[in-house]
Amino acid sequence: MSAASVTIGEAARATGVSAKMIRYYEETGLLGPAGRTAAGYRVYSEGDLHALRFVRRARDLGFSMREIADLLALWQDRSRASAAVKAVALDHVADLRRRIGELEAMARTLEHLAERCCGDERPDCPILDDLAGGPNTG
Amino acid sequence: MSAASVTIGEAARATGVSAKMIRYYEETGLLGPAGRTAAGYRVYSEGDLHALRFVRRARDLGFSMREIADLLALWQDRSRASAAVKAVALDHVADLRRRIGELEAMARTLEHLAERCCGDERPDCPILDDLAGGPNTG
DNA sequence: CCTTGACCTTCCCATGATGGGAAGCCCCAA
DNA sequence: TTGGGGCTTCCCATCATGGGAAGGTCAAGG
Repeated sequence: MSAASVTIGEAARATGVSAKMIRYYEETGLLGPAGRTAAGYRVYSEGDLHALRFVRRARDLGFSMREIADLLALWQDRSRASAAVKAVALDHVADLRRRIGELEAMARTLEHLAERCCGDERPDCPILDDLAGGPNTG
Repeated sequence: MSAASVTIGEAARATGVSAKMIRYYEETGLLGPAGRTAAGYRVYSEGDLHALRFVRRARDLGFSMREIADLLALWQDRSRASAAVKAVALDHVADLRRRIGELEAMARTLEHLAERCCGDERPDCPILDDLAGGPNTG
């Protein structure tokens, strides 16, 4: 029913992907070239919007464009093995967990240092001491 | 004693900051201009190396260059209030915690989806279903 | 003295995903 | 016909980092 062709602005509003990014995805080959009106305006079908929402959701989950390209290919391949999809997802989870670990270590270190910093008008500061001397100082 | 002037390559090895980044820090004003030999080679004193190690440590803790500029200024200001340093540190911790939360949410969502994906040779895949239909599907 | 190789200099380009903005064309409604 | 808003392409910026080219410099060894 609603297979109307919409312009890039309407597609952006309908999918939450900015017009800028829609053009970028096309330019980099993540998405195929959009249809065009006689005047050169891009047009998007309901199927195109579906793909855009797919990309949007994957971005929200932190997948890189490279990974999204893989996921899109799997999505469009009716005979894919779910194992392939799961592998991409779990690789990404491992990456997320690694990054979380790194940020956690930073946060904990800083929290420890901040705890020991009285935080008043005096200049003495274990935080600066650590930065100046590295973790092995003292 | 060891106040020898070293070249940028030696400074890089001594501090763990690449020569590229040392030049970049100078170019952007994070660090003052390095001394130069008659031939135009940059030279670094023991004090310069100390500042480079400070920057390196701060980068390891995830501070942005903007924040590091603030921290360097505080470090060099003998009359700073430790409260100012603590504020910068705690702002950064809050930022780290926010990012950790975002990554955690992504990881948990994907883990839930992956759990429900049998991950065999069959094409049915709740992960793709979620991406295609969004979190409200089903 | 000259060569060789390691090092230094500056300059340009790329990353990944995104936004800003300018110049110019197009379309619809009044 | 005019005005305003939307579309096009093109260029630039972000943030921190690396790669590489073209050319100058320095120290060691023949």
